[in-house]
Amino acid sequence: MAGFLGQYEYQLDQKGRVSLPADYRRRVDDNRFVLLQWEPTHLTLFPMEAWAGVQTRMLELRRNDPAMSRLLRQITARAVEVEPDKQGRILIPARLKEAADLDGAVYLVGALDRIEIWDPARFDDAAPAPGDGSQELENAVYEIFG
Amino acid sequence: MAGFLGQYEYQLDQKGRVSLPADYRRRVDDNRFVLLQWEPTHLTLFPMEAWAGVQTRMLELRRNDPAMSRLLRQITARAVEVEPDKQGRILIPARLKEAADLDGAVYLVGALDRIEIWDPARFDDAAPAPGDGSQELENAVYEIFG
DNA sequence: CACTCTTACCCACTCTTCCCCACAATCACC
DNA sequence: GGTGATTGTGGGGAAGAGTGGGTAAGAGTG
Repeated sequence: MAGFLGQYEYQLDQKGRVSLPADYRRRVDDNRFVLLQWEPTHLTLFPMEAWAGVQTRMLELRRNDPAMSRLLRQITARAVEVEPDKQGRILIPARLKEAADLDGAVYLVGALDRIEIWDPARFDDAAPAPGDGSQELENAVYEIFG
Repeated sequence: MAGFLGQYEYQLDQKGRVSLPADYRRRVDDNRFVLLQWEPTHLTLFPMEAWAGVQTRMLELRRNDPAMSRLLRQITARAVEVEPDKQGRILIPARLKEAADLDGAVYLVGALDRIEIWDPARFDDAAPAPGDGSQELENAVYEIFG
């Protein structure tokens, strides 16, 4: 099965809820996610299945590494486990909403094994038109798609 | 079985749908495709079987490489999983339609393991007459057809 | 215990999307 | 050349999806 794909523009309502695309919901069976911010630009929503791998890598990397341990603590402190309501919406805690500058319209972006939640302005700024990348990256893309 | 071959001119109807050539449909059994834009000139339609390999390479290459991760995010955002309806048509999202400058007539072009969707004018412009390529490319052709 | 604030469930409305039926043209085959 | 199946194209209607808000249950606080 293909992973999460596409870019959807949805509304964040006054209670801080966003719908998940019905297509995404159909792809996960247990309806459990972990929402967190590990990049400054956006939030990331992991299905529980993908989260398991992340968690394993975190436990390994923080072993015997105090600096890494402190960094990961800051990330996990702001992470939440979320579950969509019967209408398929998840609640975004106020802290994370502010951290990612979300309000009003948001993009839900599929990134294969995870879903990203973006402020539309930030996402569009970050978008290189196809063909704008460096030569090195261009070549890598051809390595992927052949 | 030979891969996808040929060039068909079809109509994009007012709802944004295109028929797939019946010949192509017979070549895939599960009727599931991924449609995306990874080259600026056209859209690419991967049968799920071919997509699986692409996705695996994407997951590998983006690990430990933030620049690649950003680039791939923009590509997966412009992708959709599509499934032909009972008439054998797929729906092309408005965003992709505009990105590839599609409207009215389109070409469906077979490229072995994938299908490309082109604006006819762009495709004809991009066509080199046989013999126009560099010497290096000429030689490569002889390596293939020998 | 009473009060407040947050969270979750439910109902209702609107709009899009997708499913299905129908026509027309083409091709294949007797 | 007629006939029937297949294929591309168009459109109507029902189911589903996104959005908003009212109300009840729960957690935290004084």
